[in-house]
Amino acid sequence: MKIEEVAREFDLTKDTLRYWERIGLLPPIRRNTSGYRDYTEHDMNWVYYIQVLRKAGMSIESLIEFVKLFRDGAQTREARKSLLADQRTQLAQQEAEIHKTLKYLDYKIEHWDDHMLGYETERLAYEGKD
Amino acid sequence: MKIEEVAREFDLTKDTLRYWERIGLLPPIRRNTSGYRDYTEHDMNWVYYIQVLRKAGMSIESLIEFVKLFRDGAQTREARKSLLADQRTQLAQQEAEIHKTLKYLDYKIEHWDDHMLGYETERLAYEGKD
DNA sequence: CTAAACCTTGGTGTGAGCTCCAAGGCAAAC
DNA sequence: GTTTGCCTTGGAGCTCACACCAAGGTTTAG
Repeated sequence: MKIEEVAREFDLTKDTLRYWERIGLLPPIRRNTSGYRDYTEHDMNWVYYIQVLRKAGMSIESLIEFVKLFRDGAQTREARKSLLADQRTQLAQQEAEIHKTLKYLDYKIEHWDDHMLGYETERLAYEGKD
Repeated sequence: MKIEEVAREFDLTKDTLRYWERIGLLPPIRRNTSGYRDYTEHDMNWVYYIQVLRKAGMSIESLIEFVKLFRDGAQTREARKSLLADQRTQLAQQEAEIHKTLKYLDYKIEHWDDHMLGYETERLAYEGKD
């Protein structure tokens, strides 16, 4: 598949696809005889994966590391699987962070009149358990 | 409180505090007779709020709008309260996005052997209900 | 066969979000 | 009262994550 089609399929620009490949966010894409990128289904899978994880706020740095390890290092089934689990853990931490902030906002809305009381009070609401 | 102390308290740089104020992410801070910023407890509260929401991934743009409305426009209790609720909604959407992605990763780990099957299959796992 | 419509690389531009620096004023310590 | 250190503003510099452009090769449509 040509870059144009991939871009359309995932609603990305061609520039972004080339950029992602350049910085290692995507594996090097195979070229046809004229030097044009030819995306396989497998490549598309990567594009999709990156796109989804980026949308969820995963850092580019982590994703590059993931792609790198996944391709070069972890050759075994289990190693690769555990890399996925690592990604999941990272994301779960982000979710926890957001959840904490939601609790904080709930507190703020609830105890709305105390908004000006002081951030120490608020910090308790933020750090506090559910 | 002086800028240095505030910076230390929240583990931010002085430059960041000034930057945030400049772009409207913080209200204008009162100055003492020598023109130095003098942060009140109320200001600290704002700093804390901004920091927490930023850490959770809330966009600066949204936060600037929030600070602006909160200070200038919405003078009534209820209006201000509903602004907070809006912030909460935005954050809840981010949480939902992450949650969807977690489900996707769970699927990927579970059906790990099909990793190369094709992204359409994966898209179903991502878009699908819990 | 030529023109339009692709593709390539390399380089430059852009906006966000800081970060650092210079020049100069105030303040606390000796 | 001067040195040291903190503060101010204005502006320049920097990194990230693209977006855009130019020059040149290829493929396709007429």
